[in-house]
Amino acid sequence: MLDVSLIRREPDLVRRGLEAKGEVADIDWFLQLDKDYRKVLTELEQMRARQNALSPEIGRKKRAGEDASAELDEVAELKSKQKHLGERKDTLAHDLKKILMRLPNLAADDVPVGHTDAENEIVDTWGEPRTFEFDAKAHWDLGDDLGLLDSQRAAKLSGAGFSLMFGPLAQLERALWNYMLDLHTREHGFQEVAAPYLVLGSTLEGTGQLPKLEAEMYGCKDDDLWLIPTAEVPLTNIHRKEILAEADLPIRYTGFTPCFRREAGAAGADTRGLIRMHQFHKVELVVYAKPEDSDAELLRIRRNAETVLQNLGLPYRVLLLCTGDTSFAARKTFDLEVWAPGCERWLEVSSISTFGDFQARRAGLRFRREGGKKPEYLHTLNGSALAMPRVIVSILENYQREDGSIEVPDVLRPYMGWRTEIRAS
RNA sequence: GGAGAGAUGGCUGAGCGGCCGAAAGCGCCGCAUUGCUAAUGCGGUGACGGGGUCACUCCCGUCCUCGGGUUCAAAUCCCGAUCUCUCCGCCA
Repeated sequence: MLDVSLIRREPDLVRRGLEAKGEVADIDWFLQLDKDYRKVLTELEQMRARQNALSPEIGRKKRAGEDASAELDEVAELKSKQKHLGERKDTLAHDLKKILMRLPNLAADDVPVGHTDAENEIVDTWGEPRTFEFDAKAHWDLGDDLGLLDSQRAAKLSGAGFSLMFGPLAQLERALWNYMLDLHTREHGFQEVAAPYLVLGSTLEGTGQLPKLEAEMYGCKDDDLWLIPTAEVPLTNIHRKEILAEADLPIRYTGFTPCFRREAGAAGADTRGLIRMHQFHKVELVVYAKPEDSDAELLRIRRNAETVLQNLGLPYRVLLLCTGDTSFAARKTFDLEVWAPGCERWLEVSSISTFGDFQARRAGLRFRREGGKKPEYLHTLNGSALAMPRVIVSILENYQREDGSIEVPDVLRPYMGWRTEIRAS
């Protein structure tokens, strides 16, 4: 949620920022509503004050056996006026909130202005794309030939967009997430969290998925429970409506969860293999930070996520997303894209974002500095580290051998009973 | 799923329809006292919104889980929801 006082003070700045984000918003209309709202509110409060002054007087007179009918009449009149004004105030407040909840975050100043992913900037690369002396296969063929990846039967169970993995391939995934969680908890200073996969609508409002991105989500609407699209949702909402102590920050959480996405806007895209799934597993990093620390934390998360790819020996590049490609709630985002030599594509395996105080305002995440001043909104950040399916894709394609077997990356071997390769049985 | 009990400030815990933003204690902050520490004394100590101000002080409103209702007046009475606890049943 944007700071209302910023919209009042710097409407042009906000207008330009929203435009860069690809958002059309009538800020003048918002400001007019806001002005009306405050006017009505002031009137209403003045009436309340008058009424509050009259009440004890009525009590006093009644107890003393005096006539209080003049005061009673005035109160009655005030109340009838308040009824109408109160309804107007509620309507205005509701309309303002509705607009505010649908306005995206503004991008940071150093984010390149652009409309599509073509305008994202490649800011770093790591590793050399592997060359093969044989025809490298795509993961769907590798998985199929191994008999360990079965899209047909997955579709039988759940329709398109789901995967079914067997034996060592399933084990590979389990090894991956265990490895990632161990790395982040032992070496990167994160606390592991096991969180719910179903959350209330209000929780999704806190992180910004609702109300605007409802079409992206699976929901059990009878219960107002929704399947999380990312662990960001439960982890960022853990401290909702809390005021933390300065000494508590930064808080670093990591969580492994399934993620559920309808991919409503991407129907028909990436239909082969494991690249775009309605359900996938992901290890997520979430940080609550003081505002002055959030830039450094963003780079820290990025480094933590890159470490996973480096340790797995997977070549990747780092993108700084342009304004138009930066998501609704984010202020600045880096994507990590890993190279998949079989399908010859860069695949996004991580998205690392800072949200500034945008989510904090929505979710009521605050902290108080030493010395007991006013509570301030803190900053939230998160990054995937990493999303499983595309990492599996990249491992299969990068570590494939001519005979169709797959070498197991060194760091995963302790997690797979020291297995060194995956081959058809 | 059935029966019952409860929800008050950072915490514990009082609270008669008006004198309650809320006693008391703890904690915390400041000051005093004291070789140091401890102890003691005095004072202070919530959030949100609006107005005002260069800024602080300040003024008004709202908030005793949440939402409705009764009343001139609600922490207090009524209704509903949520959550917590206890017992019974069922269950991975």
